[in-house]
Amino acid sequence: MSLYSAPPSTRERIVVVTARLIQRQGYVGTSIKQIAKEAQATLGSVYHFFPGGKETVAVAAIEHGAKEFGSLLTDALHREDDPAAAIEACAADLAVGLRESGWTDGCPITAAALETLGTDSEIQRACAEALRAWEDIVAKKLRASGYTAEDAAEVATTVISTLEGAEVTAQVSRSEEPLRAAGRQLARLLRTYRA
Amino acid sequence: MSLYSAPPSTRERIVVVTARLIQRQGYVGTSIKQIAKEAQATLGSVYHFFPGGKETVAVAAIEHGAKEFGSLLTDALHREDDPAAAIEACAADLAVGLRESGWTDGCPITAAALETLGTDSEIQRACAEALRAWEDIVAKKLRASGYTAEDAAEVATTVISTLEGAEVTAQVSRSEEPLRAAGRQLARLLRTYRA
DNA sequence: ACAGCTCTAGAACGAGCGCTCTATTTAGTG
DNA sequence: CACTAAATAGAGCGCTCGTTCTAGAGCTGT
Repeated sequence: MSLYSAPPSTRERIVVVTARLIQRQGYVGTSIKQIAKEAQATLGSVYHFFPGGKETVAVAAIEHGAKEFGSLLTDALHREDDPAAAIEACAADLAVGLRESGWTDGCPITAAALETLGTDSEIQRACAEALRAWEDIVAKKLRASGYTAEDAAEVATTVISTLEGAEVTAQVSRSEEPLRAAGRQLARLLRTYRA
Repeated sequence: MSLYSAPPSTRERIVVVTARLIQRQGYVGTSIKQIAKEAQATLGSVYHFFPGGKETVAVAAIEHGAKEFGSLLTDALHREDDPAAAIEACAADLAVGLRESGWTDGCPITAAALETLGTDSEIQRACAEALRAWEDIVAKKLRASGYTAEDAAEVATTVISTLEGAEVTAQVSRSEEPLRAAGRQLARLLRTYRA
């Protein structure tokens, strides 16, 4: 990776812009034309890189968003040794990011996941995989801190669910408090597992 | 309330059907024409009862869904004396309901809330109010069990957030486990508040 | 020079959107 | 019975949707 990274390619711009739009307005609420416009591309370019149409673009965008959030999670977890403190710090990070974005940039996949629930779309698959990957990141941290595999898995699922839900609550109530509270309570929960 | 309730009025049918459709496909993904069709009404009737158009129908539907879920919550909490057991039972109820609906009937407001985040729509207001009302129900139960007002408020927020998030996770992964795990962990958390 | 790619450009299509509008039927009141 | 208001009915408006299609621009290898 060079210090001065190359300007993003058209394809990259499309994926990044789509990820942001889906995060903010959902899958149904985001149109191909808006994607093209905001990515400074044309309809032709979008369909050139994604012959599968809107759904294909969305899948790529969700995978991008999943990876991005995974990095955020990994970083936050590695800044603290104690998993309880780490999770609480992670919730705080999310709270700050949320406020700074005007409460719009929440979880990059929830909206799309909910909108495509009935269908057997590839979007569903991508969202399920993202959640699983995030849980794995948390579970790994817990196991490294001495949790049994079973405890780690169950607690990790709950941590991701809680962060997910607290983020939505924070967005809707336009307040950091739900995320801060969730962070504190998760820390409290994690500390009950100390040997 | 009579044993044999009157057949639902056109207006009621519209609200109930809209609530279900928004729960399943979100606000943007639900069209007025589909609402009319499934409610066995016509476009004219919909606009007769809701001159404010789609947004007005949605607000009524969300308020309906909020009340319905509030009742479910209240009932589940009153079946058990111990709040920890009550919350765990509540999560189990949600898990069963979710599976029986084919994983489609989750939280009645999350999708609509996320889709309208940027806007200053009345839908936002209705969703925020719903979340607050649900938190109040849980907080009341906790206070009745001896929690201080501060503890009750913070824990109640977290309980709602966690149930919210676990429901989404359960829907996406098509499994009861995330909700079951969340229920167990919430019970564990609540028990740490025992004097 | 020129052929053969990839990529850009945007007009055009049918379908469906939210909503308005005019009729018509139904229900309630004197 | 007549009169009025409530409710039903759906055609049609302007618009945007996702997608397709043809045409041209930019680059590389020979």
